[in-house]
Amino acid sequence: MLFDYDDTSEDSIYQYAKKLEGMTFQQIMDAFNNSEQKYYRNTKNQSFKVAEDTFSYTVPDSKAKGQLGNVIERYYFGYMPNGIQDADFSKTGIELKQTCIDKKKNGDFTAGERLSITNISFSKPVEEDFYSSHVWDKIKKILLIHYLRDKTIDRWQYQIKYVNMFSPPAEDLNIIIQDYNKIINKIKKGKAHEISESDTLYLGACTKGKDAKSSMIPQYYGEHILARRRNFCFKRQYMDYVLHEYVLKNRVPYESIIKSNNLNMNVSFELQIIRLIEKHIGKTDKELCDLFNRPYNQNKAQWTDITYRMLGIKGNKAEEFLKANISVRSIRVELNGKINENMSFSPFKFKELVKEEWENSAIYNYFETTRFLFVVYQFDGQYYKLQGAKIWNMPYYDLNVIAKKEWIEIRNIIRDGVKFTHKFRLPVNNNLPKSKNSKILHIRPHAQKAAYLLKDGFMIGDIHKNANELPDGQWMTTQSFWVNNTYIEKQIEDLI
DNA sequence: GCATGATCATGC
DNA sequence: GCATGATCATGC
Repeated sequence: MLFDYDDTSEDSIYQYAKKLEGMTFQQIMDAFNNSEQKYYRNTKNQSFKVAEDTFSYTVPDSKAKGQLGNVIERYYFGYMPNGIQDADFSKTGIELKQTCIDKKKNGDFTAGERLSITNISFSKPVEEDFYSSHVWDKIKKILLIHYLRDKTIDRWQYQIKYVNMFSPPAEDLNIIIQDYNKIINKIKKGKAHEISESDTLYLGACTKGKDAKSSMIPQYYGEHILARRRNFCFKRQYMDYVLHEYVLKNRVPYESIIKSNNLNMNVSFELQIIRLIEKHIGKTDKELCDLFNRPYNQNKAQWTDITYRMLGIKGNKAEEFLKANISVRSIRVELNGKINENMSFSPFKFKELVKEEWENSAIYNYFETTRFLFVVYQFDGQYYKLQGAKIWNMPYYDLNVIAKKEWIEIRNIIRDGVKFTHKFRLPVNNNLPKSKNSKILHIRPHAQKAAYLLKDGFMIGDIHKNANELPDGQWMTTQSFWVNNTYIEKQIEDLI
């Protein structure tokens, strides 16, 4: 029967919620419409409460974002969602959170979005004690509902796949608390405007509101500079881990750096990682290969392999790096202090890029949410010698001002038509911004082979494999964003 | 077979 | 010598 649960009993709530598995949002609405229950069940009161005067049921607009968010609370649990920062099921402390699963091309499930937890107030003093914070209230006991998102079908047909009780395990909570402290410390310094989601590991401070212009608020601390509104969230990579570990329970167990080394969680996770690497400063790549019984063959995986060995990991995947979305990058500095290579990122499709605005772009999202472990080696005339390591994320100004400007320029050229010159053989030149004209970003080919199909009839390579179509119908070798070696040099100059 | 990270090679 | 365009290599 609809709304039939005991809101003082955790088990009753869970058992009732569990029946959602397999239902679509449409079916939830249908069940409500076909039932006699036309009032909310307000969890603040003891019993069913008739609230006809405030009750106004309308079919939510299927296109409006976020509308699915209230359906389960209102029409399955029967309570009026409120804006009060209180647990949804206040008598048990349970917080209802729903989130989506996407299906990857290979059929695997992946967490579709970060999980928004609660808003961050910049306009009043911070709560210093994590266990007294709204964040803890909202995450200590989550009724976690996963539905399958499929952008090709109507949202009302999305199906609820899994219902679980979730609380962050102790080992994650240590890192979550460190993240919390990092965020509130930035706020206390009056630096809320410089917060980035990539500042932290599992608990992030994600932006809120449709763009920066419409969602700026003044800060209580410091110079009261306007800052972008933000929410606490579990970062998408962490939600991906939660999905596979606790919901699907099918995760291949990856090695853990902490467990491999019995680390002390009173020291920040980042510092512990760096210390493990710093133990080996001064050793050459050859010495490190010998130390870890790895053949010294200088192939492309060698320096990454060495990094994982220093962290006590046998393979090339570490649990914490997956959960925290840390990308390991080895950087080789030459005798003259320069880095020869630029750093590559994921290829993109031209027609998708031109549809994006900066704030919803793949590249902004990537740098806003990804941290890097830079491991730096310098050539000594014979070998590359370990210089040090640092955890890095792109600073606020670099990302939101410089990279933004450079990205927009690239997008506009692609949108308005790339101009090519060539000699009826490779290479094909184009009028896109070059690395020497940019501070941070440029794009360049990233494919197995060059492939073009141009208006003038020039054609080379397998365009369906190695190229993709431009808005004007020409095809160009698939490109990636690259970060300039000169920019990377500046980020690591303290290590050389 | 592709995603990801890394490096090569030619022309100016 | 360097910038740009092109390509390689590993792991999943």
